[in-house]
Amino acid sequence: MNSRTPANPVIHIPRAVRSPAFSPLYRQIKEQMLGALGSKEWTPGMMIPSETELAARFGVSQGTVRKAVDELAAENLLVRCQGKGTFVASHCDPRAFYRFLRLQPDDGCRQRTRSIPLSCAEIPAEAAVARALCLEVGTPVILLERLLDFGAQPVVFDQIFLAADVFSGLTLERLQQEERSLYSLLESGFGVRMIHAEERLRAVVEASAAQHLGLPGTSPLLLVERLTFTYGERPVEWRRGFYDTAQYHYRTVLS
Amino acid sequence: MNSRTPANPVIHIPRAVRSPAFSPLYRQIKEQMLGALGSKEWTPGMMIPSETELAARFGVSQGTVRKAVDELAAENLLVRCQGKGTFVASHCDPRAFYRFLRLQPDDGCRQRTRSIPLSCAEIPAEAAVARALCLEVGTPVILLERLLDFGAQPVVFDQIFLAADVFSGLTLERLQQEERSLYSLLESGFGVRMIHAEERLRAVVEASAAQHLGLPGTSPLLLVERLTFTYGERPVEWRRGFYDTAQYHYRTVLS
DNA sequence: AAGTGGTCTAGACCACTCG
DNA sequence: GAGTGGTCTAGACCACTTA
Repeated sequence: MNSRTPANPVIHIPRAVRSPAFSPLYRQIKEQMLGALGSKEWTPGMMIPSETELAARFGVSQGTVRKAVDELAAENLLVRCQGKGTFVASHCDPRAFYRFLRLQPDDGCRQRTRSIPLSCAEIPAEAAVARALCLEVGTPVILLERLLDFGAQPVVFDQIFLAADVFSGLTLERLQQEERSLYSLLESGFGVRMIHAEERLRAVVEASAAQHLGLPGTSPLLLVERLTFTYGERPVEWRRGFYDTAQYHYRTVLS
Repeated sequence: MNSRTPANPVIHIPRAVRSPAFSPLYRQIKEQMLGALGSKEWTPGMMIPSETELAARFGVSQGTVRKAVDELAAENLLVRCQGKGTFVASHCDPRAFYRFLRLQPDDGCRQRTRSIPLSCAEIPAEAAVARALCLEVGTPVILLERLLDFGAQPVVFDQIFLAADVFSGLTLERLQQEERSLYSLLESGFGVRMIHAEERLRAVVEASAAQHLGLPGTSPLLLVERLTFTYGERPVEWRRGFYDTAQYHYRTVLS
């Protein structure tokens, strides 16, 4: 710690101050790297500096940088490629198009997911949406409605709410032209990357949603409410999805 | 690598053999530790040898043992306690009683979960159960039915299927006496520890299940099918749970 | 051949727990 | 004070990718 001349000095908080606000060096490095991601110094898809360079930049050993990268990679914010480098994860990567979609056919794996946008309009936020997105009731939000299918019948009806100030300029036309996924469009078109989300699931009967899926109004549907965050734990999307689970199921792993 | 005299010799597969069957040293150590867990050399709740001892036992450096323990701790198989030691995770730990239960009240956190066993009987395995548990159709299985509540109305109706040869001797009386959780009873009473599970969710209407929950037969219910594994990826439990999601939701995190 | 991440080692020092 | 896990370093060597 004595012979360093780092560009961004790092302070290893000494013992006396350790409880309760202490974080080890590698976690401080991680925070600095999160800063570089959040401030768009490092953008999706780009290769970040090598571990050796980062070690020099932060004035720590390569092992310490490695531990920070380990955690960021475990959180799917970075992707390592042996021999090539470490890259900022991107929804524009084909393997990540529907990374957050947990719906699977009862037998086999999901193939070619397709999104069919139905409408896109700016409306005032209702109470539930405003609360989720930390906005005042009535603040403009964009409501996007769409269907998802996996080759045959539509299986999901989504109502997606986005803060209008962040995504102003989103139109049905742009959505229809997008051949990748919604999140890749939001990332490449608006510079907002979705990094994680929370979902709440329930079983409901909702005639209007069932109608969009071509089902009788009394059909039970899986209602999936999702709150999605970008860097800095900032909520930027809230959605309600109605899933037809007659031939598909929502899959999770517990450990 | 040359001056080791390990009790359990470890082979670092050399370059030529590396593709595709290669695993680094720390992963081989992890496998050995999984062996110690699966063979019950290390039992739930017990403290395992210190990192220094393990390093000596396996003939590797402490850092390599550390990486193996890191992964096992990340998978919730081991629990580290600074200053005390590393322990085998246990469902008998109060914090783990309902570790696999993802149901939460719409506002706030779940309090005092209670299990009400209804019946426990040995029956021949039907096709779906047999397939899940890798048994022949007709093999004896134990069917346990129960309700869960969280202070008021019952919210979950569970049908739990267990391979009878593994859990023979499980009775309604033992279940009623158990004050912790089903998995803690199965662990302490039968030496089988559940380590992870997969769940499949759908929305259904099921009059008989609704009746157990005191709901109209047409109420939509969240159907949760769970396949649970013990060491060695061996499936030992399959269950169907019907959740009343009027005031509760199933919560997941996506990243 | 050069550069990247992946593995492994050896040793130092720290913080926490317990007797 | 002794023993444990937690952090950090420095250096070696390997495997993979690209040019």
